Amino acid sequence: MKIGDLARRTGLSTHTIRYYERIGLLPYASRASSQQREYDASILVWIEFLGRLKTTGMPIRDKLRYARLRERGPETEQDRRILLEEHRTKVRTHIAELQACLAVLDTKIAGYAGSDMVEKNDDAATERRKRAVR
Amino acid sequence: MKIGDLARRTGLSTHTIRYYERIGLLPYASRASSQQREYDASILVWIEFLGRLKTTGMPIRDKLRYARLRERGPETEQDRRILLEEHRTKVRTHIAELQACLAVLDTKIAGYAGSDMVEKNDDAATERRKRAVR
DNA sequence: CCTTGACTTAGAGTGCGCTCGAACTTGTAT
DNA sequence: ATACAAGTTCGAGCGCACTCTAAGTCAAGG
Repeated sequence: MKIGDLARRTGLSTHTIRYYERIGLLPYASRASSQQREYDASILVWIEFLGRLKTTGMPIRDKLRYARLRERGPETEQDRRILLEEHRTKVRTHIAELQACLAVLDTKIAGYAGSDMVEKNDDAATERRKRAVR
Repeated sequence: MKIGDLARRTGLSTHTIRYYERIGLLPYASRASSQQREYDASILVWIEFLGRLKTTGMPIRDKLRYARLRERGPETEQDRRILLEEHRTKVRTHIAELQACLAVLDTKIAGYAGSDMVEKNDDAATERRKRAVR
């Protein structure tokens, strides 16, 4: 598989793939036909996992730590596990925060929803809603 | 309340507060004692709400749109409601994504956890785990 | 009065994560 | 053979959201 195919399959741009290789997130790809990168399907799994880490907000510097451990082989598994466990904790915390904010958003929206008549200001609507909830 | 007090109460830096005013996220503060900004407690509610929007990943440009509507007064309430509803949808989607990633993370960690004996590579552990799940 | 610390402005700098451009080489279809 | 699509490297540039610096002004306690 060449870089363009990989780009199509992963949704990354070829620019990004080269950038990831440059910084060490992707292993140095073998240049099969002198110069051009040649990928085999196994890279897809890794890129997909990188995507998960990205979605969950892991900064590149941490993904890099993970990638380096991975390349050092199986004796780093426990370190990788710890790294992922720490990350999981952060993700859980973040989800909880988001859900709390979502509740606030719901309240705010509910406050606006009832006001087809003109209100003094948005706080008036919000305050009325709060009283209604009590 | 002066800018330093506000900074302490909100967790924002004075730099950030001035920056927010400059770009229009915060209303232009009255300079009470010629030059120095004077805030009253009502600003705290707005800053807290801005924090919620930030936590939930709303970009500044959208917060700005909301802020401008807010300043135009109560006749913009329905527009604000729509804006928040759209944002809420994005937040819900994002939470769902995070939860899906969390499940992947759990699987991966579980795969590592069982491997106190040496594995060939991390995929070996992951693959074994997948078989166990089936 | 004087010090000290908080305030002011305008504008430059930072860190992150890409993203793009230029100039060139390689691979493939006709 | 020729065209042209897709690849290469290197380095510069970008958008976001701050963050900091410089050079100065102001205010409250001793």
